[in-house]
Amino acid sequence: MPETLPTGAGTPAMAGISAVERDTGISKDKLRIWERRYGFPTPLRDDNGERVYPLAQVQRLRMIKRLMDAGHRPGRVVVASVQVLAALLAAPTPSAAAGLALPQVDECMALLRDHDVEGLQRLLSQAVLRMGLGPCVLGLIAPLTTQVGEAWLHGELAIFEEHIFTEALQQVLRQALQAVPRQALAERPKVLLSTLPGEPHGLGLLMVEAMLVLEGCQCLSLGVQTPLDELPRAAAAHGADMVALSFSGLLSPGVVLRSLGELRARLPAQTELWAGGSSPALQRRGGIEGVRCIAGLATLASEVAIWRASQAGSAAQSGIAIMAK
Amino acid sequence: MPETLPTGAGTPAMAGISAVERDTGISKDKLRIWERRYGFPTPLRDDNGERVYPLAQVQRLRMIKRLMDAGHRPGRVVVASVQVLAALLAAPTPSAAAGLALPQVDECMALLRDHDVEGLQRLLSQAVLRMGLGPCVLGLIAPLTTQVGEAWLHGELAIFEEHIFTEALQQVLRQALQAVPRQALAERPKVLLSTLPGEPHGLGLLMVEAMLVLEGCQCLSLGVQTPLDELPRAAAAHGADMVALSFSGLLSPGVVLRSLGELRARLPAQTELWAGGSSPALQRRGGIEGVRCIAGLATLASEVAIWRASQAGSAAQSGIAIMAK
DNA sequence: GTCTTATCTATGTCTACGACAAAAAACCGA
DNA sequence: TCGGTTTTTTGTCGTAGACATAGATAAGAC
Repeated sequence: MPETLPTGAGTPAMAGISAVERDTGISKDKLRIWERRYGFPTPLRDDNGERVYPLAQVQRLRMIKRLMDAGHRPGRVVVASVQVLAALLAAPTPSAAAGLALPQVDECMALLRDHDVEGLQRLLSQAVLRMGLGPCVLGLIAPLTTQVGEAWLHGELAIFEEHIFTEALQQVLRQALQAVPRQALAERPKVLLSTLPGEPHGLGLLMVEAMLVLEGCQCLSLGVQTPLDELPRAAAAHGADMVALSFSGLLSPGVVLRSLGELRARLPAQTELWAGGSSPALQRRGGIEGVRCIAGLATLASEVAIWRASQAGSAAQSGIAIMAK
Repeated sequence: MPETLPTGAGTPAMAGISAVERDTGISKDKLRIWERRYGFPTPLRDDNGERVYPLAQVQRLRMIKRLMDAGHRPGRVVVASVQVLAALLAAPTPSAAAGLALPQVDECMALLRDHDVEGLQRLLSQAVLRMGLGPCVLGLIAPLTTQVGEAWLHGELAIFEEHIFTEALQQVLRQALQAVPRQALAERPKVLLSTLPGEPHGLGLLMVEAMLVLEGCQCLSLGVQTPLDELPRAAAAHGADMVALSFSGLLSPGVVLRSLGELRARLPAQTELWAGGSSPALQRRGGIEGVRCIAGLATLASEVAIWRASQAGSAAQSGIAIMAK
């Protein structure tokens, strides 16, 4: 199974199906079935009859993947020519906050494009101090993250540049989080933060943690990709009042819904389950049974207030335990 | 494709092949071929003829996976009974630094087991300040990380506890890194840090960054899982003198070797390629063509010194450019 | 006109098992 | 004890059909 076939001239011009799966994020099964159904890709075969993809096709597959992540359907984009794909990618995204963004957002984008990591980090740190953590997350950091994602979609930003952005922002946010004064007796709710397996984006988690800590919540982040059945155990071990999960849209809506349902079933009834992020699965009308879908970072504060009110209420109702104390 | 079949009593007692792949990390292909070759697992079938795994088998598969990660071969462990598996898992790992570890290592392990996150973080922070960052990484943090890995292997630590450890340590290390005074004109070498796709462990990266920053190097971390072909571009964009990669042993040796070879071919000759970590692939005698394999964190300082000496030498040889300045 | 429900097509994943290459173990001569 | 060769083990890739679900379109009700 030759992963890649060096052509002698340095960079390989071909890639095996495994390498293509790794580089494009399209599963082997899909690559094969597309070939059968849509007539693309059209890999060559090596001596063993195994698929060998020319580099040009891999690049085209990467474009297809990006468009599919943006909501396009395979039947249309897989058969489309490179020109059409490029045109679709260049088409502007219906950005929610197109004109309303702070000027700092563009400044940060410029610094990122210029590979000025220190400048970027400095600007972000200063913004946190000047605006305050909460407003900075809502007004600068969240929109900036969105814009970086879009820039990547349009091919204006390389993956490594996105990685650098993630690192820089992570550093700034963690530092800010550390600096938030915590009362020795932190308030309720105690929140367990994580993402599900297959969801590698952790920036949302940090932003949520920032907003919650500002509300006086106790946060415990498990980082990304915690197995489903670990969450109830972790919640029990730490006496968490709620489990909060972040979704980026990378996970398919079906998986998201099923996972949330299963998790809800395994979690004790009094433990809340919150879900947030840009995944379309969360915007289902009617919501999800037993899961609180958070519309955006800005609503977190009021959601926490609602929870606290409900707790006060239920404590009054079943007040015997409290009163006995 | 029912992911899981709720039995009505809360937690599902069965899981589809997809769920098993997600929960155990064993690919669908392997699950099917093991069934054929070794007679295990023996899933039931649902109405559509699809495999449905009892929970007990999933747990047994998890044990098998852990043993395989620890170096056991499938032919032996897949056919072994649960009792044998448990015995193998309980068997002590030939730990390198069995008796030599600092007492703080055990303290940290105890705090982790007690779910005392704040205490763990406090102890680690204090250790950094008291011992100094370098000695603390070498003497406490690295051995502790190893021990956490082993504890997980033996089933003494849940995955979520390992996640909590990772988060706590990351916080401490990032804070310490931020605090290291950086000269306005940072010295060479400029180092690009990352891991390859499929390698999600980032703690090693942070430890390496700590050691390098203490030596006065400029470090730029891309975080984990940077695609192979992004690294040369990132190195060029930031004028990196070397690319340093961390390997945990999760990636198979073959993939590691091939990837390093390919990366070496794509990188300019004057850009060094360093590889470190616990992957067996790096301990190949004779080393890897054009790749500097770092034996351990402790040797990083001298490796940097060697590089600097070699740079001074080659600068003297082709000294015209320097002299002209 | 807008919302809901049903139908239909598009899409991904599952099934099976043979073939073979790469990795690891075993063997053997130095 | 080491280095090389042979044998066994093990994972991945190949084929193609079946089918369940997701999304889109069409028909109906308010």
